Amino acid sequence: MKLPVLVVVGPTASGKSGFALQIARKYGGELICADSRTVYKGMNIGTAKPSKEEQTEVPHWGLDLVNPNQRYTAADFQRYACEKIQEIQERGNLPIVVGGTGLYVDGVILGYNFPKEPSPEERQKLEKMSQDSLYKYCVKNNVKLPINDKNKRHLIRQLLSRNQNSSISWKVDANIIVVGITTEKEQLNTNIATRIEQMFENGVVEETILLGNKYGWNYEAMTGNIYQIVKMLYDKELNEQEAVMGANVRDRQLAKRQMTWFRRNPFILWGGVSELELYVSKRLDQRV
RNA sequence: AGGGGUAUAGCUCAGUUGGUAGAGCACUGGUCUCCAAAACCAGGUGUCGUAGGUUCAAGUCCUGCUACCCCUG
Repeated sequence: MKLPVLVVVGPTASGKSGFALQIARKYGGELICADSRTVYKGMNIGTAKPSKEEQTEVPHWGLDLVNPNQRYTAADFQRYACEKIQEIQERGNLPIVVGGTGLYVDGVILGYNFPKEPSPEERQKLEKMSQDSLYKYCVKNNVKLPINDKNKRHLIRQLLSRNQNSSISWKVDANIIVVGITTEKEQLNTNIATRIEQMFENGVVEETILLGNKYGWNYEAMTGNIYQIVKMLYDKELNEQEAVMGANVRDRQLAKRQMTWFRRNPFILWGGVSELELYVSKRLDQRV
């Protein structure tokens, strides 16, 4: 019988990390952060990365894997996370995947089969093309257009995966417990606002400028919500008040998109922190 | 107090010679198997400040009132 894996999802600022830590303390867990921004070194304050104390108390994985100017993909994460899950289980601990990046989470729990790509060069070539030319390229080569044909990435995927029809299997192994943290919208907005205030107090502006100067501003890593806003503040396109408001808006929009992603997954058991704790305890105690 | 201006979506504002209203942002829903905190798609959510008048018809013209802004005292 396979050992259990706990997966905790939810929108930004819903309290995923706190919940995961609690479970980890109780059951000897190790956290794997499924977050496309905390993988970057130096992006600490603006990503609300777990503190050093938390990391010392409970082992955390998936943090600080690459520099902000490096590419890190969902496929990279899938490989990394699956490896870590196994290692943690071998140690006799409980792997807890905590994530707000739906694609990363699904890559692991649904076992996405990322189509083998002919060559990295081809992807690079396609990525340099505009949406318009990608569209035309698809039509010209008889490649079926994706539903969202205005999105470059969707066009590229279609071109690269050609005949490998990889649809979602929507199957989760029985040993994987997936829970989602629900929050009232107003509560979530308050959490977001509070956290952004703290980020500014803790020096996101300085952190952002440091990263921008060190690695440049044009990497994907820097397109993250607050980093983009702080850059605008730095460029004097916004004043401080507008920056705070803008950061709130971006985070709320992110939370909304995250929920749109998670809602379509039928395997997530949604609930408040206390109900979920009961549920998770019950499931885990059954096995011991 | 007198003179002038403004009042339309959550916000900033468009709205022609009168034909019951539309942009951006916000917001809501959705797409998404390789940079996803990304990139996209769809949707107007309205007592046009208020009370009257003119007119077949008023956001638009006329009058009163209210609120805010500017100028003069």
